[in-house]
Formats: sequence, C-alpha cells, structure tokens
Amino acid sequence: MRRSKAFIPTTKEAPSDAQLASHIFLSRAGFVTQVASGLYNYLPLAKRVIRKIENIINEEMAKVGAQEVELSFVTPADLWAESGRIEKFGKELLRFKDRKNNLFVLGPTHEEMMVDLVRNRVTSYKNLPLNLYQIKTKFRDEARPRFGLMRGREFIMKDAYSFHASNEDLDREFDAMEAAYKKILTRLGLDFRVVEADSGAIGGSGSKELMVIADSGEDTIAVCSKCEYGANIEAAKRSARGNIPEAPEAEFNKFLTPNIKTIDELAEFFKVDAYYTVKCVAKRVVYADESEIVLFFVRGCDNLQEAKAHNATDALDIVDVTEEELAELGLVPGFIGPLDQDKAKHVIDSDLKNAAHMICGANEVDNHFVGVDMSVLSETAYFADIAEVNEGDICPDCDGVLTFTKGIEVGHIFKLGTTYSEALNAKFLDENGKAQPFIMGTYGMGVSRLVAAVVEQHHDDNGCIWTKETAPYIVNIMISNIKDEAQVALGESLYAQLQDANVDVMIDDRKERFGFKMKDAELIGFPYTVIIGKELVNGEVQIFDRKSTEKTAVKSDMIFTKVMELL
RNA sequence: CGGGGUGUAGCUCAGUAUGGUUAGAGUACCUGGUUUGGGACCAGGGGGCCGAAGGUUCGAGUCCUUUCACCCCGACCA
Repeated sequence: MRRSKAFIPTTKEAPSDAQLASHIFLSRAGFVTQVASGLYNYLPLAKRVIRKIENIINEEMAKVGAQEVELSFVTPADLWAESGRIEKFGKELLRFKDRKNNLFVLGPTHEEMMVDLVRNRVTSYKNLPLNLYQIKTKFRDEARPRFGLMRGREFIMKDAYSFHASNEDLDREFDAMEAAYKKILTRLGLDFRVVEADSGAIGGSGSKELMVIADSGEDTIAVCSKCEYGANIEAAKRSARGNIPEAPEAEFNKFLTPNIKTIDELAEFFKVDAYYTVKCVAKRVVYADESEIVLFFVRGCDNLQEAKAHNATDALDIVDVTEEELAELGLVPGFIGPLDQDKAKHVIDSDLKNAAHMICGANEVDNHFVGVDMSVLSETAYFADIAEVNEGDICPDCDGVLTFTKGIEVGHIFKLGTTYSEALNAKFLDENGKAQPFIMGTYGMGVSRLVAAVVEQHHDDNGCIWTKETAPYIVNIMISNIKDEAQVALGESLYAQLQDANVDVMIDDRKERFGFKMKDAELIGFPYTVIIGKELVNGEVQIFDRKSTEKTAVKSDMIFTKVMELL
C-alpha cells in the first residue's frame, strides 16, 4: 500500500476521553474512530489486524476439528424466551421489532441459536462430537462501555459451541480447546495466564478464563508464586493459613465493648489479631420474586467476596443495606454476631467452621462475646466459601504464596453440561436408542478486545509495537526525501520485490520531512521500517526495528535479502 | 440505574462569572515559496446552526426551561 493513498488518519492528540494506551494509540494512529458510546469504526489498519487474528484463530480451530459457521446476528426473541435468558440478560439485550411486529434481539452470545441450529439436525450419537464456531459481531447494551475496544457494546467475538454424548468427551474437548486457545495467544505474542473462573450464573461444572497480563486489566487474578495455579479473585481458593497468630485464651463470656464497632477497633481493644475476630457483612439478597437480608460472616482479617456470596445464596443480585433496615430486624450494626440466628439468614465462611477462641458481636449494643467456639454452630449454620483470598495466602495446590496481578479477560471457556440442551429440548439418541440431552461446552474469545490487548502489552511512549503475527504491515519503506530520484528508485524497486514475495508492505511516499514520517511510523508501529535516506549516496540504507528502536545499516544492494531474513 | 462532569472548526481547547461589532488560538487541511535525518519556516486561503428545541431581551456562545449526547466514579458485565 502507498502511504500517500492510504486512509490512515493519524493525529497528534488523542481524544480527550482516552485513558488506556490501547485506546489512545489505536485512535491516534488511525486504526479506529468512535461513533457513539461503545461503538467504533474499524479503519483499514484495524481491519488488517483483525483479519490476521482471525486467520490464526481459524488455523488453530481447524487443527482441533472445529467447523466455522456464521449465524444470523438478528435473533428471534422467542428463542431467548425458550431458554429463559430474555429475563436474565435484562437490558443488555437490545430488543426491537420488525415491520410485522415480531420481537428480535441482537445476539450478545449464541448458545440458543447454536442449539437451535443443531437440534433435530444432529440426532444420533454417531454424529458426535460436534464443534461449531463463528467469528462475528456481538452486541451487548452495556450500562457503561469504556476503554475503547476493550469494553465496547458492539464487539467481535469468536464463539465456539461443542456437543457431546458424554461428560468424558466434553472434558477431552474442553482440554483441547484450552490448548488451542493457549496456542492462539502464544502466536499473538501475548503474556497470559489461564485461571480458574467463577462459573456463576451460567452453571456447569467448570470454567476457565484466559487472562492477558496487563496493569490496565479490569480483573484481579491470584496466581501462585510456585506452581501453575491461577484464579480470578472471584473464584480463588486457598489453603488454611499456616502461620496462625497466637490465640487469645479466654473463657466464653460477654464483654462490655463500649462503642467498639469496627474490626480494627475490636482487635485493638482486645489486643488480638483480627484473625480471631468475626466480621459481619450484611447484604440484601435479591431472588427472582423476593429479597431478604442475609448476614455473611468472615474472619476479621478477610473480606467478603461478592461473587462467592452470589453463588452461596443463588442470588440474582446482591445489594447494600442501610443501618435502618438492619435495625428493623432487631440487629445492632457494629455488634452483630453469628450466635443469634433467628433474625436473619446466616452464611458463615467455611474457614470459621471449627474456629475457636473467637471474638464476635453479641447482638446487643456495646457488647461482644469472647472465647467463642464456632464449632457449636456446625450443626445448625450454613457454611460456604465466601471469603476473598488475600495476597500472601497459601496456594490451594501447593505451599506457594498467592500474589495478585491484573488481567484482561480475552477468553472464557465453559463446561455447560445440559443447561441449554435441556431448556431448548435438544436431544440425540444414544447407543441404546434412548433420547439424551446434548452435553455442551462453550468457548468465547474476544477478537476486538485482543486487538486492544496486544497494544496494551506492546507499546511504548511513541505508539504501538505490533508483533510480526499481528502487524497490519510488517515492513514500512520510508523514502526520506521524495525529491531524490535515487531514493525513490530504490524504494520503489524494493516495494515491488517485497510485494512479489507476498510481504505485507507499506511505502511511505509522501512529501514530508524525515522526522514527520518517522514519528508516524512509530505511532502506527510497523515492526520494521526501511529508511532510504541520505546514506544512500554511500550505498547504505537502514533498517529501523520498532521494538528495540535501533537502526542497523545495510548495504543498499543487500536490503531485500536482509529484510527477508528478518521475517 | 445512582452520583458528578463536559458539549464551541477534523482534533485539542480558550471565550460563558458581568449578554453588545464580523466567534478565537494551536494543530490538521488547500495554494505558492524556502527547507529536507526526528512531528520545519514564511505568505496567503478554506473550514462553525457555539449539541438540539423553546423562552427572556433592542441584542444570546454567554441568562432561563426542556431535551439529547458523550465522559468519569459506583452498581452491572454468559
């Protein structure tokens, strides 16, 4: 492509609302423009990067036997009613009616559509397993889109759906897809981690997220310093604490604790480690048609993890409560303890199940219990893992220590089981001629988000640094002075040679000065720029390496060979 | 959906407290000239329904009302 004719509207200044490097540089370098909140135009450079990512995905999917399809973007609302998700998805589903007044939604994910496609077409175990995928625009009417391509309302997602006759076969496919996804991210040159994820509302027996490591990531992940264990903080587990602080020895007793309401105050008052205190977090748990106040108890040194609380209560939603609401139930904020269980539902963290020597609220003003042995509750109370792991906690798989890092979720793979096939009555006949619901897996990967993720990991102060696998153009030929006939002649012949060799090549043939064109090349981030300039009179040109920012002199008659060696 | 902020040239922003010629700057763009190794310089030029609608006024970018959009914090996010 000739730079002079290319539609690459670069700017010196970023849109004022851009905060992330990927948003700033993809905007400044002319890859994308914003249309409305969460909606972006992909310009030629972005389109080329997307196509490269898609090609890699297609290659890796072919290797594991997944077949590409493309389902319609506009999907009948009836299907969503059939699965029950038209309620669950809520306002994120963009709904509209056609001229005949039929209700449709723009597909935010395609489980229903894919099951509908397969049901009654695949009817025998002999035709399983089956893995179908597509790379397609999705639409989710997010309450708050942000960060450019990172969290748009309209975005490109690769979504695969597998159908199996047995759980063992689903397990095999799940592992194969995980391996394929790792391969894709590795080829894209990304530093990533596969982590345990919260399967949450979608259910099923397991899910993993593929996290690209980046400080700008929206997710917190806990990773082990020693082994491969990694988990989204929403799902992270831990081993029991090793270095347990010295226990405060005390007989069970009620103790006057005037105005001591917080864990910090309590620990200070009794001179004990917060480990031996019981923290109460009160929340209103919302179910399908009612709601109630639930008291969650964790150790004073821990915090409630809301995703876990969700799972422990089958909640649709969890919202904060006011002190007034608690008072109405006869609860005393600041002094709520787990020993009095008739005022509200309790969920107690499993780490407290047999905890002794504890200090907890006495459910009356200015009083706490000391010397509490939680095991007295083990018969009657509901225990669940609801505490958030802390940095420094012990890995659940080994004796390593958990550390936190930020990640961008670029992939999420689920073992769905029969949730959707049962809801949509999609069955096959097994060896015994018996109808069985398909056992399913689903595997998502955010393609447009990957574009942003690559830039998040590969940029410097001057712009993008594309890897060879992702670069819109790998080589940029920069003619320093367009009025110099020798420079133009060499540039043009190299351009022709590289094109013949099927190299993605750009030639900067604009009538601009050296510095201007260099800045532009750095902003866009071509891996290599061949500088044809003033050294040509001495028979030399240079290759500028975007990543190292080093320039290497090359004999002008060797330049084609040298470039080909680099690729 | 709660709380806050901003809408003026393609982009980044002044101007709005206190209404008053023809609405500005930088950048980008066009023409000519000089320049040509790190976002050049000089001269000339094009570009605006001041987010939209209504109102107050002799007069509104500026004041009032309504509304829309975008952004930020939070909630939300198979």
